[in-house]
Amino acid sequence: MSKVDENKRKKKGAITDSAFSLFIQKGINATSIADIMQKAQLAKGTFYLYFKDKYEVRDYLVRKKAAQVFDKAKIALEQSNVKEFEEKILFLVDHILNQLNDNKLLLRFISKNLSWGIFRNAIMNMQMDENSPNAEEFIESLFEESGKQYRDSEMLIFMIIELVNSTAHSVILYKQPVELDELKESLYPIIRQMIRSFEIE
Amino acid sequence: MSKVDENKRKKKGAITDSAFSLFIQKGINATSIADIMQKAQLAKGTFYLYFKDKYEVRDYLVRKKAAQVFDKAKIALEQSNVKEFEEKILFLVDHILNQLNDNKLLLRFISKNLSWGIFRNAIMNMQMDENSPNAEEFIESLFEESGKQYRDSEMLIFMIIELVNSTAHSVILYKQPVELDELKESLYPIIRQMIRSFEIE
Amino acid sequence: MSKVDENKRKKKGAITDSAFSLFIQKGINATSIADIMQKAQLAKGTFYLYFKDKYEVRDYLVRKKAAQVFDKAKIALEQSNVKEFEEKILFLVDHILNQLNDNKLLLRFISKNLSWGIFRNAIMNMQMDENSPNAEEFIESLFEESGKQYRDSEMLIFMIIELVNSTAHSVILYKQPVELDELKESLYPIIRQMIRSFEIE
Amino acid sequence: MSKVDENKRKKKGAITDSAFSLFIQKGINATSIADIMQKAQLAKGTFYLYFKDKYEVRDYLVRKKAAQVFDKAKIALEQSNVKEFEEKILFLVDHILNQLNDNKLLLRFISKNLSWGIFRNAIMNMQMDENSPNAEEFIESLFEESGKQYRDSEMLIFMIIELVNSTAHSVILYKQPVELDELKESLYPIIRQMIRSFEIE
DNA sequence: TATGAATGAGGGTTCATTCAT
DNA sequence: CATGAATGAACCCTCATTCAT
Repeated sequence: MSKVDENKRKKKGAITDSAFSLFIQKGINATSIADIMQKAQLAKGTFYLYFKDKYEVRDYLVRKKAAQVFDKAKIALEQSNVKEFEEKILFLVDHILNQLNDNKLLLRFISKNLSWGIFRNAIMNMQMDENSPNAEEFIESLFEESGKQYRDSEMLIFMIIELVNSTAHSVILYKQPVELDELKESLYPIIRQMIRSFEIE
Repeated sequence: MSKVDENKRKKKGAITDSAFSLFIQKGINATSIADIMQKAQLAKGTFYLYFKDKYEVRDYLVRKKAAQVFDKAKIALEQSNVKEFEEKILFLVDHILNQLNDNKLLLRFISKNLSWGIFRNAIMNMQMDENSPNAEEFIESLFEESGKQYRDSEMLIFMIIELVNSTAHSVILYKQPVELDELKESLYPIIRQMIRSFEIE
Repeated sequence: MSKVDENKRKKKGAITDSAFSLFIQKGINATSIADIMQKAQLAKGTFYLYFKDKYEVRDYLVRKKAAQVFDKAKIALEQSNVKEFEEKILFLVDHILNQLNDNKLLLRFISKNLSWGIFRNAIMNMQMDENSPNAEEFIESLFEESGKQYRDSEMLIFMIIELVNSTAHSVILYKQPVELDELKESLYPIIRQMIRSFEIE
Repeated sequence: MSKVDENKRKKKGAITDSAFSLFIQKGINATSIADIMQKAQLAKGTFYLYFKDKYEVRDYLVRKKAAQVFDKAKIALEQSNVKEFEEKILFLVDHILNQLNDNKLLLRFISKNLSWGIFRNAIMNMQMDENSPNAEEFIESLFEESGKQYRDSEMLIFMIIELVNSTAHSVILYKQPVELDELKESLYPIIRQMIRSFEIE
């Protein structure tokens, strides 16, 4: 990578880092481009050389941050010796819930701005590491290694993600209607049921 | 009601009607108070006699509109002759999904702004009609009439609502990952399972 | 006084009391008519039945409050047994300075808004008590009882008042350039000199 | 100075000139930032690149204008051949009174907004000219060259300034209680007395 | 490329004043 | 007389965006 390109990458990183920090702190509406660039220690006009507006930055960040969360869970799973398909899925869910519980501002940011469309198109195909499969391939391989047949695996994943995401939002941010531990007690059996009901016998 | 009070009620109605129409058309961010009051044919300053800011209007509207949707489903259920508890819940879900499918802008508005906290505290206790039980009492009576015992009925309702709401949002607005009919085919069996798994034998 | 008139007097009193309290607390600019009437527990529209605008209230209050300060000093002098003209003037000055030092907000209010014109035309002629001479007559009588002749007594009073008022403002409110006690040490000899230099031998 | 900096200096000048003209014409309360910028032929938003609010402009202008008045008197004194200390002080007072009499709007502006604190901290230390002493050094040198000892020279200056400023305000603006010439006849002897009474024999 | 001064439209909000009740 | 809801002009201030340097 040329020196010029390297410099540009650094600048872009400075802008997104600054933006992320402000977005989760004050919210997107209350964050101005001037704010972002001041924190990034760059001139206001420079913003427009990299992004069209702050919503482009937001979308970029939602994708990146959500993918990072998933990737961490994936790596943890790979380093564990969980063998069963059902256990693997629950391992991933649990790891993600714990991550979000440890970083509530990140949860708010992702949860408010993440749709299945973004998840499906951006995150599942994001290449985090050259030598590693992307999320889609990874999940596909989970299904394959399960030794079982599942009808409509995408729908299964979709439902699990939506249920986890929406209940987590309420429970972690507002502790409503219960605390996280209590949610898990009800949630995990249901996820197991969901998986089994998608199994083809 | 005095003439003055009647007039105030009318004005408040004009403001919220105008605001709702603009919120679902252009979104809340893009709607200014000037916009709202112009459409309502009232002076800008009048807004502040009724609301603190547009977010107070939004919250008011989310509560009201969501309660209306639920109330319609409730009335339809009462007029039907569905007898089984499980069928009743699915009747309600189905009715609500159909309503939202018929009014996608309303779905976007409610879905984006509705939290369990609001639902729990505002909608469940909203009195829609003098002679009719509110949502909370209504749901309670459903459980009672079921002839069965359920552990943690609130958690059950919470999970159903979150799952329905979040999957509906994606499916109805973006047809992702599937169309509504297909979602129902997967969703309803899962809801049945959820209900049964909360049943105390 | 009729019941109606009595009622009107009460309302006017409530308005001016409320206004005074707000003027010295937040300043005149930051005080709105709505503020005044809210604190007075009267309707906004009622204000205009009594005053044209808040500046009319201010002028009314400056006159009244300044006259009260002077009157207190005058009464104290009458109850003392100071005999010498020069001593009497210094007694008045000292009493007034002490009053203002004890009520700095009052000082700020009076000092900022009092001009010689107002003092001359309003305060000197204000009748505080039916059986008592007004300020002008009182001062005149001081000159007469002095046993001495003074050229241009008005100019003498004018200069003393302006010097006292302007130095007091800086010293009492900002302690600049010195504290009040130190000011008095320099000020009183100068006032004595001023009086003597207006004496006709 | 760079072209950009030169331009900024010009803009700031245009803003303060415009503001001064409006402040003395209509008063500060009645002058809006929109007014100032329209007269300055600049965009409204530009104001905030230079000042926080109009009160910051006012303070800036009070200092600058008062310093200019004093500086003019100082230069005139230096060009005269007045030798005596007492005469020098009176020369300065007289020169300043004449300047203010010639520009009544300026007098109103300065007199209403000038406090001893501002005078002491801002004006006395303002550098009007590279090769010339500031006001403080200048007055100090007057005391030193006088050949006499004065106790508390600051207090002496403070009292003279307050007396001159407050009487001038009333006399020049409202001709009350007398005209300027008449005031001078009473004022100057008193100032002479004040100076002598601060002299250490 | 990068800068940051300048723009001016447009936002929220306040408030003196009116007037039907 | 007294009320207070309604008005809408006018205010301050922010901010995305441009563009000369």
